[in-house]
Amino acid sequence: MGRPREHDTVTRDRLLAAAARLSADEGWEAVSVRRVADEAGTTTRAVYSLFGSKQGLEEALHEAMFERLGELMAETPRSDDPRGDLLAMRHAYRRWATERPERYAALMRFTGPRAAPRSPAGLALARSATAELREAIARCAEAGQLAERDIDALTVQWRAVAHGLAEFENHGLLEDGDLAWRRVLAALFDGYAAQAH
Amino acid sequence: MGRPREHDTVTRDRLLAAAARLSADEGWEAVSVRRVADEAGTTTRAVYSLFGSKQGLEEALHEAMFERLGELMAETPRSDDPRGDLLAMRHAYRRWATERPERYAALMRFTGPRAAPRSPAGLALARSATAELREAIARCAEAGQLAERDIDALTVQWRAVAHGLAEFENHGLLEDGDLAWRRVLAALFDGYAAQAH
DNA sequence: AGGGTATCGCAACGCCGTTATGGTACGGTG
DNA sequence: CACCGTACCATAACGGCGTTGCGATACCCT
Repeated sequence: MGRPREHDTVTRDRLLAAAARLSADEGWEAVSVRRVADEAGTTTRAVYSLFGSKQGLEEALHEAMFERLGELMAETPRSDDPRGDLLAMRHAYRRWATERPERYAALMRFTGPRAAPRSPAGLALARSATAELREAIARCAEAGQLAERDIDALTVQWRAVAHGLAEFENHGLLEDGDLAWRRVLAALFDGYAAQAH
Repeated sequence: MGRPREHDTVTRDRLLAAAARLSADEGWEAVSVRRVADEAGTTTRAVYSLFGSKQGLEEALHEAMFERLGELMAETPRSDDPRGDLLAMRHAYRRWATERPERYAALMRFTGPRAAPRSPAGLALARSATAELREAIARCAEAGQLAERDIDALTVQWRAVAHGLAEFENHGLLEDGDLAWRRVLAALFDGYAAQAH
């Protein structure tokens, strides 16, 4: 039946690597299909054969980002102290957002009403990455340490707060990043706990 | 000594209005110098005479945004309850961020290490807009309702949290926006207050 | 061994931001 | 009032962008 798609992924990987490096070094606005193709030693046509469009290439980069978040989330230890676990998760999110600031900022532009429809694989990755966070929050709630009953709402709120901290840190607005993350998330948790009884 | 710069601002205003409308209706990526000039009934050269570049035009839009934030902040009432005042300020920030989502998101891209140097006027506007927030936090601290002594750090943290909520709401990730803003900022404040003694 | 398809080089299209050139309209000065 | 210097902006062009039609090639599957 002809040549299968997964003959070899060397060109695909080189295009991805070139795009990631250009994006990290000079920002996404410096990433053009021509430059990516040149750096990968091929032509623009390869991008359109392999990814469909420049946006397709960017989505592939985003999927790699979500995989990385899953890795970092899985690395955080799980103890019998749900409050400590929830607070510890900030390290995973913070590291994820700050180790590739350019890519992190680009992720948000793809989410929302005017955004392009995300691929099913990307959606599944994003969902599974937040599953562990949701579980940690649920364990806190079961331990009676949270006033709020809506676990999904709490998960989204945690993510929103972390996102704000991440963007501020990436933009150099946080004087002491580690301290700000600790203080804000601890205060948020303590505030929810204070309403519990 | 010849024709002064402020002869009339009609072309300038029309360009600004066209750019704002295009950005709101179809997103900033749909805003091209040609389209803006066409909609304003002039040519691209006018943009470069009046604003220097497309980025200059965007900065003018940002200055209008900061003016609007100042307006909204000034509208929030000031009572003798510092906690209530601080919580009430969320309405100003929330309205500001959500009434022009496209422009709000663009603002962040201009702030940061790789961003273009902002105009002095824009900087002053941004600074004065946060002054009232800082003052409200200082009054809370004076009333002994906050554990933290570093008012500037608290101001930045408040802004970071508000920013995260704003972006999540603009991207349709908050099921009940009003509730999330209230819950998160109240919990944050309560958490800080709980550490006070 | 051969057919069929995924891959990708080449050249082109229409759009973009930007600018060199020049014409025009207007406020200030004599 | 004449006129001059300057701000404003119309025209046309340049290089770069994302994208695509066409053709050649390399490779898996039967």
